[in-house]
Amino acid sequence: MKLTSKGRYAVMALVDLARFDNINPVSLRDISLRQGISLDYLEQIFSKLKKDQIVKSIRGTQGGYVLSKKPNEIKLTNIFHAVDEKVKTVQCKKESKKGCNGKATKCVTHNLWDELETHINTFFEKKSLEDLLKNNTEQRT
Amino acid sequence: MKLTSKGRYAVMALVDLARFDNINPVSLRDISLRQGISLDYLEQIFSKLKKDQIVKSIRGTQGGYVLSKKPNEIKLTNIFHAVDEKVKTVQCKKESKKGCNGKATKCVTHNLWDELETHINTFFEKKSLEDLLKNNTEQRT
DNA sequence: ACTATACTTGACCAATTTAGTCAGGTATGT
DNA sequence: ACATACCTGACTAAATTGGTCAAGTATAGT
Ligand code: FES
Ligand code: FES
Repeated sequence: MKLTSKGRYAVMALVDLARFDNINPVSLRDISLRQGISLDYLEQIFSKLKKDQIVKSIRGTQGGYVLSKKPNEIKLTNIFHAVDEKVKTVQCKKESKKGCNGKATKCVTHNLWDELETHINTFFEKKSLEDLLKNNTEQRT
Repeated sequence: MKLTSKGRYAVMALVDLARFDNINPVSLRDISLRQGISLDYLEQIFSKLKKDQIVKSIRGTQGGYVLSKKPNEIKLTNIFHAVDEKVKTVQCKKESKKGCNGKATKCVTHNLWDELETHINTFFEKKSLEDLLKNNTEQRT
């Protein structure tokens, strides 16, 4: 049960972006240097974030990325969804009536994992990028 | 962010065990058949559960496994700990003061992941095997 | 027009982890 | 003795992860 780098980096990068995009677009190169994430990898991540309209890109010299919404409108759910960091606790297909063992009924633990999934998702739905920014400036005092 | 089979199977198997161990020890073979889990794999799992004293083994003909505590005393945390299904959301070593990027300070998302970890663990600490049993008999009505 | 910057796309790969299998044991009730 | 069932460790195929590499395209500034 762990997070992948993709999800982790996506959030990191967006926090960085949120802090600096007021003045100018932020280049991936800058984020790469500040956060210590491979540039090539960041490109993959941002292409996904762009597809889900979490960021906008500005090409050319002095170009870069900008948030397309306000920090309080970007929830962790949105970010994770964009980069395919999905929470999958059940083994079976939820829609199907079959269980994970191939039997006709759901297995004895199915409900448990489903509850867990909800529990985790609740967390992600509550947290916004803004929360993280606050948290971070607080630390700096 | 997903669960491994080890954790999943461990819980499955223990629910099965809890339901049937009142009368006789339950053999892994039976669990294997009822839950559709490979016998060899179950053996690996139970050796770990035994090491953490969640189950007791009884050898010989008509032998098998029995819970060593009452279902309400066995929390999911205990099970997961036994089979090394650990929740790891932060990247860095928690004790260290260094961040995940190797820098001197914790990264901007560290606190977030730490909160998440707590959030998930709370769930596991609350749920006991007994809760699962109830849940399952309710479904059968 | 040229050039540097920075986004864009897709293929590729090495390392790790997972989810098991296989092949032998050893203990014990009947 | 012998069948049952626990016990142990080595091994492996497949999937996933966490990237790298290569070859673009668009745009701002000179
Ligand atoms: S997890 Fe859904 S049936 Fe087992
Ligand atoms: S996760 Fe702990 S420092 Fe980044």
